[in-house]
Amino acid sequence: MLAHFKARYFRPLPTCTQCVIRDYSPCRGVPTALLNRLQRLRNKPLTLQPKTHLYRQGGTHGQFYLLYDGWIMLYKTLRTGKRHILRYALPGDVISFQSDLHAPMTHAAQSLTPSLVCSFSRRSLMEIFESIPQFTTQLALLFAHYYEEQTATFHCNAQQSIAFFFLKFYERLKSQEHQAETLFLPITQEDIADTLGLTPVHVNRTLRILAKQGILEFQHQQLKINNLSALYELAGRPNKTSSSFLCTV
Amino acid sequence: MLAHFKARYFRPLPTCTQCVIRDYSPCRGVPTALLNRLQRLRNKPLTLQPKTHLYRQGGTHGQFYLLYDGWIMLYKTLRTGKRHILRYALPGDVISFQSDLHAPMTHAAQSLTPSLVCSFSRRSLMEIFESIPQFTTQLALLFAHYYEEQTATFHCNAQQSIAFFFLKFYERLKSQEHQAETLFLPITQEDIADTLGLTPVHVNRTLRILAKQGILEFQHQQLKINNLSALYELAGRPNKTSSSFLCTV
DNA sequence: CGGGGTCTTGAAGAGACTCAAAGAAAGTGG
DNA sequence: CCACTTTCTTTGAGTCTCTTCAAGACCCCG
Repeated sequence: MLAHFKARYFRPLPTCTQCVIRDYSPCRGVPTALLNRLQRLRNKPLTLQPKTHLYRQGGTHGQFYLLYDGWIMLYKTLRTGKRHILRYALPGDVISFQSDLHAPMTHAAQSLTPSLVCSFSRRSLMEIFESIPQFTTQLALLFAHYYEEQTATFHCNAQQSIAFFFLKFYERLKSQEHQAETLFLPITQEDIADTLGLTPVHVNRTLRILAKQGILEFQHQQLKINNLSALYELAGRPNKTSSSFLCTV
Repeated sequence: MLAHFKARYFRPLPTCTQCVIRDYSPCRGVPTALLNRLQRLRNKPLTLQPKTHLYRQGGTHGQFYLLYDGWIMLYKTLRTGKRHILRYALPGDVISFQSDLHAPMTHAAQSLTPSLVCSFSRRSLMEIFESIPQFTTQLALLFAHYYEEQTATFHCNAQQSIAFFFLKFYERLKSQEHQAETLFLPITQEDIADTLGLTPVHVNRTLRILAKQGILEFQHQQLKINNLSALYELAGRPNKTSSSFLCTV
């Protein structure tokens, strides 16, 4: 299965147009000439088996990653032992950037599928920051977006949170899988619970309600949306079809 | 009262050392020569009376602000009519930066005290992004910090959330008010509720419990911390005295 | 065929919410 | 300076969402 990924081993970095989920990539809007410079700074790409840690919480490694292919989950283990899933990285996403670059990692990164990542040394990252302002600007916009998104399920109940959760994946993946009858999400109900701060039991009950209401079904890692406008309504988002949300400067 | 602020009218922009709450400022780590360039790009500073809107949700103005003096609250009105307070800007903070610079403002900004802000046009902001990479890098780190902070009260109960809420102010203000018997916070219990997603009634009950436990008292906009280590414990943070959390690149 | 991970369902309990009302503090105008 | 209004705080009683604990069903994989 990894052969598929190894075939891409020597390909260039994903550019704005190559990268499937490009709305979330700091490479968005960076001119090709500068992307080529970015490419020269990268280390040897890494292939990851599913359920493999790219790095662990508390570790110090000073690497910076761009996800080329696959799904990678970023999560944090709380002092109570509970797991908080921060976000799911898809191709084009940036991984391991945190507010204190010199501190130990505040979270861990684990692959959900076979994955391919490019790493950069800290020195390379500094050089990128200095010499590719478009990249840095997009990174700031990207984290502003993560911040805004994190506040979106404020004061929502379980149904609304779960609706919002699935809708995000729908919007990130719909451009890719064209006749999107069903979407593949390599996650479990427990993952959903740990992302939204609910219990697996309550996620399960809520999913059953959503299915009975004819809004969506999520079984065997397949998401099937049966009533998109009801889903938008529940998530409290305008059902507009504009594709991008991060601005190009 | 505004005379005090008008006296500062023609002073230079706050630099890293001048600015009281410098950990949160994107000016942190920016060389003086570049700060001077920043200063030449700013528009005429604005003074704000308390409870005045700097901008409103849905407005389009294309300005970018640095807070020079005072308290400014950033909040968002949800479709249910409820208010969600995103954060409290203190001197040095950046205001109005959002993930889509061309879209209408996703939130509003309102002063809590008399305030002084410097504004920049969008064109100036673009020039800053291009020419002062240290500023852009700090901005990215800053929003990474906001993002991390937003996830900090994940799966916490009201006591823990409120403990964390006050602790943040304590850490931001302690360097300023030296013999910090009490800290001045120009907010109400309802503001706390709208920040944490609780009801004012429940915030009140929780504050009473915290007071009875001898941890803290918050009355007449005065915060008095009676047991700091218990507060750290409750908030789930290590009680280390290291002063800064944003790294200098 | 057996076992671990995942999903499903029930019953009881805790934390936070709603509604309601009164008391305290702060601001306003005569 | 006092009466009045407004805002903020406090307290009680009942309700609801979500959690906890527990047990069984399903399903994939070795």
